[in-house]
Amino acid sequence: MTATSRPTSRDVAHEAGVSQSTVSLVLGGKWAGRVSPATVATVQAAAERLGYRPNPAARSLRLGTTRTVMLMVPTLTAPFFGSVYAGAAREAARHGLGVVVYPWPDDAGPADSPFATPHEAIDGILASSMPEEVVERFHGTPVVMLDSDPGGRFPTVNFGVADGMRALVAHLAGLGHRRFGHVAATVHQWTFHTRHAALAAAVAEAGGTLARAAGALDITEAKDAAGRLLDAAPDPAARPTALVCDDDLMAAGAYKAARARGLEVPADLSVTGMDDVLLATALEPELTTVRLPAEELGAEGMRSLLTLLNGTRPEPRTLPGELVVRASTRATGR
Amino acid sequence: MTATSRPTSRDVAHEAGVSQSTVSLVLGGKWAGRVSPATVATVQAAAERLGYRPNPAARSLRLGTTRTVMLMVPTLTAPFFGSVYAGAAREAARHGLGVVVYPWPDDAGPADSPFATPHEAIDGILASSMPEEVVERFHGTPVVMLDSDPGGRFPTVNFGVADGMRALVAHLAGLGHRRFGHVAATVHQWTFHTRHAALAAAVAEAGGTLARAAGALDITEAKDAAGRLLDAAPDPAARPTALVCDDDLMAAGAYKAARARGLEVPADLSVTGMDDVLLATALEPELTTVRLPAEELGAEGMRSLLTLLNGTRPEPRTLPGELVVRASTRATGR
DNA sequence: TTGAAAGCGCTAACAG
DNA sequence: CTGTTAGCGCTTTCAA
Repeated sequence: MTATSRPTSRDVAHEAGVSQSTVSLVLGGKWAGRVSPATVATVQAAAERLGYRPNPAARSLRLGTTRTVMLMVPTLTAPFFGSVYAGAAREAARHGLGVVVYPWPDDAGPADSPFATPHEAIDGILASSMPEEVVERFHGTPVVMLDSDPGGRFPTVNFGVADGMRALVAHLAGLGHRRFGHVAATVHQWTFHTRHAALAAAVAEAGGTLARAAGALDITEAKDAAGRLLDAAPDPAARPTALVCDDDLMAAGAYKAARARGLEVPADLSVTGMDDVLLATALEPELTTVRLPAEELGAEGMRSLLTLLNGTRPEPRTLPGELVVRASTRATGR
Repeated sequence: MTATSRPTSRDVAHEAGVSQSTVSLVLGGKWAGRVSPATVATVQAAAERLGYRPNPAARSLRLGTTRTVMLMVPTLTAPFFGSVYAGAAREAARHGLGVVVYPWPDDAGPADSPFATPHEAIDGILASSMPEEVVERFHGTPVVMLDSDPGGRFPTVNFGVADGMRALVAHLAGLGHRRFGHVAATVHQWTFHTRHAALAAAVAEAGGTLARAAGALDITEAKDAAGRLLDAAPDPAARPTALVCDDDLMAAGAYKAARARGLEVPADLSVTGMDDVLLATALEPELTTVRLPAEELGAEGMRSLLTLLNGTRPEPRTLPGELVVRASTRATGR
């Protein structure tokens, strides 16, 4: 071996005085009944001494497998997807797999198609909150979709967002609210379509009314949308008493709209979010919301992908959300 | 080729009626003056028809290079690091490199020993906000440290956090503040040590006093720390009039401590953060802080790493922060 | 119980 | 201008 480059299994073999294939057997843990314990010890010592690390490229070339899966997310700038990663990576590590994150399309700049750069060689894909088309270009690679339409061609793991919306409305209705406003996100993702439909249904069932205003998933647009809802009724007595926001970030915008009009949350207006990210407890008052277990989504998705990699298509799974009542909701005045 | 597996360059060669090495030359873009244009066209058509993609494992085995660099971050659950990734990935893509993210140690669970997971083969490492020791295990791999002590053995790219602190204190002093409180993070990272030292120096220079309370980097602990600062003085007239927080998240805790005591921000108390993450504009009042360009840190770090990969050690770089005055600071009463 | 050898798909030196 | 060939480091038969 040269002094500069990484030691190979051949170097270890030479150091231990055995053949290279014996080294491979030993370090691969496949020596039971094929190599004497004494030799095993010698080889392990030699590997240790040299600081040997198998070359993953060679291994994957030989095996045709990379023991790496790709997690596709819309962006890494939302902490939610960091949690999804954490769950997926933890579960993957338990099975000796690595996870590479691939934000698409936002983060890496304009149009770097998956094919433009020599992207990772991977055994499977976990795609969170992505349109199905994006993933269809990876022909033949096993895919599990997270937070996506369960009616698609790939196995899915989802949150029970519809139940979450129902729980929110039930909570609010129990507090006496009947006039609801929906601060909606104009984002074409399954989860938002589902939230919208479930909210409408739940409000109808509770005998309430629902006004809707929509904007992009950011604070300013949410503030504007909430403002429109608050200003719509000429008579304050016809104004919504509760604003159901599509996620926690939009709820922050709703807070701002309320304060700008001299309305106090929750005394004059109840506000709810969904997701339960860090922001929910940073706001004041702390936000009533539905906790969506992001880490668990990643972990459960990884389990499904492992099942798929083993050759059986996993059942669709739904992870329940949990209503978290904090300080942004209160009974209506009278 | 079998019907199921990916086509190889040999399949393309067969399809095009040329040798495999010609395919390699053409698809590698190295054919100028060595292969006839007609043959090139034939080969490209065949590759297209077959949907050929070179096998990265084989390529990297042959080349001894992976065209992939690793970004190490403490966690992906803080949106800051998502932005660092975005900047790094964008810059890397311009040079045909990929970036894999490696959160350590938080996210992926317990102690994955170097032998436990076959982690990525990589050409270089970008380590953000990490202790140097963590990175030293990757002997011989080129490293650039981000947001780290510039006195270490590796090249660095940093924020001008000291200047940032000075700008904050100058702004506050200009508003008449003299009694400062420091809501400090008990995190052993270069950036926080630097913030602490710069703040102390700036306050001294402004002729002010500085009380300090510390806690972990979360809202609850920040609230407690800020509360201690606010409660320390028996006489309210001796209380700090401005709370300088180590980052935006801690500022959110300071808001809570203030409100819990009936103090209004900024009328009764000015509060500042640092980083300028999304939270800064979600809070009310919006937070005066220092914008630290996270994406630019990632991009500049990648440029430095590319320089290092080309064989020359890059100069240390410092990216200036920018004071962003919003609504959480105001002149003292009188 | 161990070693020899083949070959994964690719690049590049060299021959023709 | 194009083809032949060696070999990157590894796993896995097969033979000894």
